[in-house]
Amino acid sequence: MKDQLKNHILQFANPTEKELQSFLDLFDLKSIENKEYLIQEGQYCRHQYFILKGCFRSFFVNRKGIEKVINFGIENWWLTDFDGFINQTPSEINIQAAENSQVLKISKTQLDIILTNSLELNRYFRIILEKVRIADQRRIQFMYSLSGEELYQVFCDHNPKFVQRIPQYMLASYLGFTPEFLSKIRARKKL
Amino acid sequence: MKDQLKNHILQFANPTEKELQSFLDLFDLKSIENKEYLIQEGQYCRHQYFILKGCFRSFFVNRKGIEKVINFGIENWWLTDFDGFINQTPSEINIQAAENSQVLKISKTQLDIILTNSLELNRYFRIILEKVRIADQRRIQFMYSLSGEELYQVFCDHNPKFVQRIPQYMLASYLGFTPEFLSKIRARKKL
DNA sequence: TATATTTCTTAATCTAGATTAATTTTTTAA
DNA sequence: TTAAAAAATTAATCTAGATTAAGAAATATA
Repeated sequence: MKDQLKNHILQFANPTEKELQSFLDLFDLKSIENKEYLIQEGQYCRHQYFILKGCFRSFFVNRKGIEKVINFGIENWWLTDFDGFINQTPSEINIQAAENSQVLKISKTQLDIILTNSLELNRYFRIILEKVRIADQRRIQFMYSLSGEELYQVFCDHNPKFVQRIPQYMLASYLGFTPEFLSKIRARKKL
Repeated sequence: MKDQLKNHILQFANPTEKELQSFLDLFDLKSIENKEYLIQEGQYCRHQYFILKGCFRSFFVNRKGIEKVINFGIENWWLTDFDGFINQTPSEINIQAAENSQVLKISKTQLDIILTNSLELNRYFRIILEKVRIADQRRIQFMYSLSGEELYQVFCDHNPKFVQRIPQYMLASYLGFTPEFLSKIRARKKL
């Protein structure tokens, strides 16, 4: 099952077979049940995860005690609390499985070692981060220019299959509004 | 003046002196007057810029014809339309000087060549992107959990000097609301 | 120094989406 | 197969912030 990660890497970089293999050897497989946590608020996050199968949401709890979904992660995405992972500070967010899932995990210590030695793996992660940056930027742009109804429409258009996989209240939270309002939108659409 | 970029790189990576020098040689100095454009919507963006001095805003024009500020850039930040630059598609945004400014510019072609050869420069850009990612993530988190008034307060607390440098209507736009509403907030604060 | 342009403020009115609360539907688990 | 828990809906009411429209300050330019 490490082939899935291998293929992902080879899409963006060209490590030698040996380099790649010793990288893959650093990963452990981990299975996570729906609703289990990969990372919890307050903990130190010492690993980065590559999703093989399943779906996750990252969220924080605001002052009113309401869970706000920051992001979703699905197959072939990297997952971690970046802030906590990079700066080794206690996590401010939670990452929870939204389905029964499987991930490959690597420790920060091991990743750091590999990244001092491998050009191609630095390239790989640089390119991944460029893509993440573009996605974040687009999202901010959407948030600032579309109404709730339009955000929902655009999300459904771009992720038709994914919409089926998650409960609506999570999607509402991710889009920045309440589940009640999402219901209202959907009721409007039906007419 | 390339020392400023050199020092920035050395904060995060350890290229050899020779490697670093040949990288720095690829940059041209460019001076930009307040209100001039570095990148305009519809153009192809073939360069990445490092800000030596000054201040920029990136923005797009929404359907109602209103300019929405996506980001600011100041000294020691990298600037480009990432989406257009990476994917070589026409830019959807504008980047405009908000002060008389100076940047170092490098072409995508040259940057790509260097990045196929240098481990340490891949590391440098990877680390920069990690920081950008953390900042974007925090921003999304703030946008979803704070009121307009709180967003303004937090921004002023974290960037007291910068607030002085830009017109209020740009800050209002960046924070996601109208200049009229920012005035209202400021009036409230005074009491 | 005067004039034009850009930026900021104030105030009245309006609306997208929040809040509250009750009800229904779906899913889970015993 | 049924009770309990979780998720979704509906509807009434409320509010943060938008919109519109003037006017006042500040800045730039002649």
